[in-house]
Amino acid sequence: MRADARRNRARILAAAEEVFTAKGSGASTEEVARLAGVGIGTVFRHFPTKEDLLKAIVTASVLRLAEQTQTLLAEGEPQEAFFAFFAGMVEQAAGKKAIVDLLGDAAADLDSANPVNAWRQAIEALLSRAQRFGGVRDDIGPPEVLAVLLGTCQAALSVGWDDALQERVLTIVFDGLRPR
Amino acid sequence: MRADARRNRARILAAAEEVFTAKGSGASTEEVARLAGVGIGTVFRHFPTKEDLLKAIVTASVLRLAEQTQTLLAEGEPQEAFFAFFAGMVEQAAGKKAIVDLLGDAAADLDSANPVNAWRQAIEALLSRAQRFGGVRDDIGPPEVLAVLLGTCQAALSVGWDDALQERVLTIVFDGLRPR
Amino acid sequence: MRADARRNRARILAAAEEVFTAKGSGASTEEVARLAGVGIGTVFRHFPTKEDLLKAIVTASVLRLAEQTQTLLAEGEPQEAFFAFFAGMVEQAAGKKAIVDLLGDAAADLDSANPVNAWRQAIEALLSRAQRFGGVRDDIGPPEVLAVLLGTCQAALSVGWDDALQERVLTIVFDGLRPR
Amino acid sequence: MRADARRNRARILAAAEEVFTAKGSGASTEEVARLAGVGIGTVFRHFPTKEDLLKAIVTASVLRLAEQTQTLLAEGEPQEAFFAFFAGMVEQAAGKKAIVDLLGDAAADLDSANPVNAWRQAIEALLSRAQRFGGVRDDIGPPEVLAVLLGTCQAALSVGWDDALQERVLTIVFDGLRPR
DNA sequence: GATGAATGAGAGTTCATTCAT
DNA sequence: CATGAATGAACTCTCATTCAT
Repeated sequence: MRADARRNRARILAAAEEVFTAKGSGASTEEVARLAGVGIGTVFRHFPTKEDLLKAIVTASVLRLAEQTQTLLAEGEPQEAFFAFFAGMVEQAAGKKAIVDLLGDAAADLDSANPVNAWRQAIEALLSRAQRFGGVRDDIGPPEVLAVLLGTCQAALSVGWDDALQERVLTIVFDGLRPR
Repeated sequence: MRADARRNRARILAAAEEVFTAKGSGASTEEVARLAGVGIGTVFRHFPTKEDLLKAIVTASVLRLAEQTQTLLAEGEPQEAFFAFFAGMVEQAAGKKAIVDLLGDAAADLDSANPVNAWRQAIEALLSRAQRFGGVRDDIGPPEVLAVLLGTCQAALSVGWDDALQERVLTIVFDGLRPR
Repeated sequence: MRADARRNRARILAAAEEVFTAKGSGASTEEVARLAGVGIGTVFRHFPTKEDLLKAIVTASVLRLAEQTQTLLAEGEPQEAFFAFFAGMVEQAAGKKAIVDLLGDAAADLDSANPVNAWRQAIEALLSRAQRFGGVRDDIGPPEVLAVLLGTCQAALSVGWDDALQERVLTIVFDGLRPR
Repeated sequence: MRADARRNRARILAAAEEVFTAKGSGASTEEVARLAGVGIGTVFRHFPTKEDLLKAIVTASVLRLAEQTQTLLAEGEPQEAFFAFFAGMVEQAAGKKAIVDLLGDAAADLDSANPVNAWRQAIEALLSRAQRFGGVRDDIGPPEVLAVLLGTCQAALSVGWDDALQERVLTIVFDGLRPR
C-alpha cells in the first residue's frame, strides 16, 4: 500500500468516527468523505461498503480498549483493575451512540476472526483475576459482565447523564458485582 | 370514528409494532402498510408522520406498563413489587429494540403531556414505597433507577440473551439496588 | 334539488373562492370542504372534479362582473362607463391570483356555452358605446381590450401593488386607450 | 467542474426551460430529467431543490435580457431604445408562462444578490434616459413601468395572442407611456 | 344525500454505490 | 490510485378521487 493510501485510510477512519459518533450511523458517507478531505470514491475504495466502514471504526475502538486493558492487567491491585476498566469504558461511551450500538452487535458475533475477541479476552482476564483476589463475586462469568457493561454503556447515552449520575449508577452496579 | 377506521388503526399499530420491533425504527412505513393490509395513504391518515407512528407504539407500550404497575402497587409485599416490575420490564424488552430505543428518547422528554409520565410516576411510587419498607437502598432516586432499568433493557437486546443469563444479570443488578 | 343540497352548494362555492383566492389553485379540496363545514364526499358530489369546482368559481365571478356591467351600461356617461368597469375589475383582481389565472384560461375558450361569453359581450357593448361617444380610440377592438385588461389584472397581483401604484398604472393604460 | 458535468448542467437547464415553459412550473422534475437524458439524481445534484432549478432558468433568462439591454443602451436613439426593449421582452414572453410567472415573483424580491437586479437597473437606465430625451412621460417611475411591462408579458401568454394583436396592444401601451 | 375513511399514483428528495475521467 | 459526477431505488408525504357506511 502506498504512503498516501495509508494516510487516506487513517483520515477516513478518523472522520468516520467523528461523524458517526456525532450524528449516529445514519449519517451519510459523503459527509465522512468531505470531513476527511477525500473524494467519495476513495472512501469506497478503502471500505467497499458502508457497513465495512462502520465495522472498521468499531474495530479501532475495540483495539484501543484492549490496549488500555493490558496496562491495567500489568499493574497491581487486581481487585480494582476490573472496576477501573468498567468505569473507563462507561465514561468513554457517553455521547458515542453509534459506536456503542455497533459494539453490541459485534460482541454477539463469535467469529474467531472478530477483533472484538481481543477485547473479550481482556475482560475475561480482568474478571477472573479480580475474582481470584476476592474483588468480584464468584457466581458470575463473562457473559453477565458483558451484558451489564454494555447495558451501562447504553445507559450512559441517556439525555440526563452527567458525572454525578454516572457515579451513583456505577455505585449500584459495582455493589451488585462485588461479593456480598 | 367509524368502525372500519378503528379496526384499521389497530391493525396499523400492531403491524408497526411488529415491523419496527423486528427491523428497528429504520424500517419503511410502506412495509407497515403492507403488513397491516392497508394502503400507504391510510397509514398517513392515521399518523401524519412516521414519527407520530413511532411515538404511538411507544405510548401504547408505556400505557400497558403503567397498567401492570397499578396491579403491583395494589398488592402487598412492597419490598418485592419494585423488583417484580423491574424484572417484568426487562423480560418484555427482549427482542424489541425499536421500542426500547424510543423509550429512552421519550423518557428524556419532560413535556407534561408526555404519556411516559404515567410510567415514570408509577416507578417513583414503587421505588419510594420499596425504600420505605427497606427493600431498596436509600441513597438512590428515580434517575438512577431509570438509568439502570433502561440500561438493563438494552442489555436484554443482546444476541446471547436467554432466561438463564437474564436471571444472573438481574441478580447482580438487584443486589446492587438492595441495601447493603 | 333539496334545500340542504342547495345550501351546501353555496357554502362550498364560497369556501372554494376564499381558499383558492388565498392559497392559489394548488390548495387542497379537503381544505375547501373543511372551511365549508361539509364532508369531502359532498364537495365531489356537487363538483365531480376539482377542475369543475375551479370553473364554477370563475363562472360565479364572471357572472357577478357581467351584472355590474349591466348597471354601468344602463347609466349615462358612456365614455366613462368603460373606464369605470376596467378600473373596477383591476381593483377586484388584487390578491385573487387563482381567479385571474383561471379567468385568463377561460377567456380563451370560445365554446358558446362558456359563461365567460356573457362577460365578453358586456365588455364589447361597453367598448363600442364608449368608442361611439369618443371616449375610446377607434382603432382597437375587443381582443386588444381583453388582453390589456387581463394583463393589468395580472399586474395587480404584483407584490408591491397598492392604491397609489394602481392609480398611476391605470393612468398610463387609460391614456393609451383614449383617442390621441 | 468536469466536462461531462458542465454538459449535463446545460442539458438540464435547457430541458427545464422547455418543460416548465410548456407545462408551467408545476411540471415534474422527473420529466425534466427524462428530457435531459439524465437520471433524476443528477438533476438534484446540480440543483438541490426544485425551486433552485426554477430560479436558475429565471436567472438565465434575466441575464440574457440584461445583456440585450446593454446593446440598446450603447446605441443612439434614446427615446426609442426603451420601447424597443419593452417590445422585445413582450415578444419573448409569448409561450413562456412559467418564466413570466417566476419573473414576477423574483422582481418583488429586493435581495441585493438577486440577479434580477441587473435587469431592473437596466430598465431604470433606459427609462430615465428616454425620459430625459422626451420619449417617455415624466410622471412615472420604474415601479409603474415594471408593472405595465410584466402585465403586458402576462397578456402575451393569452391563447389568441399573435403578432397582429401584439402590435395593437403595444400601440395602446406605448401611447399611454409617451408624453401627451 | 351526506359522510369521511381508504386508496395509490406520483411528487420531491436522499444516499449507497458505480465508473468514466 | 484518487476523484466526484451519475445513477436509480427507496423513502416520506400529499391529494384527487372512490365507495362503504
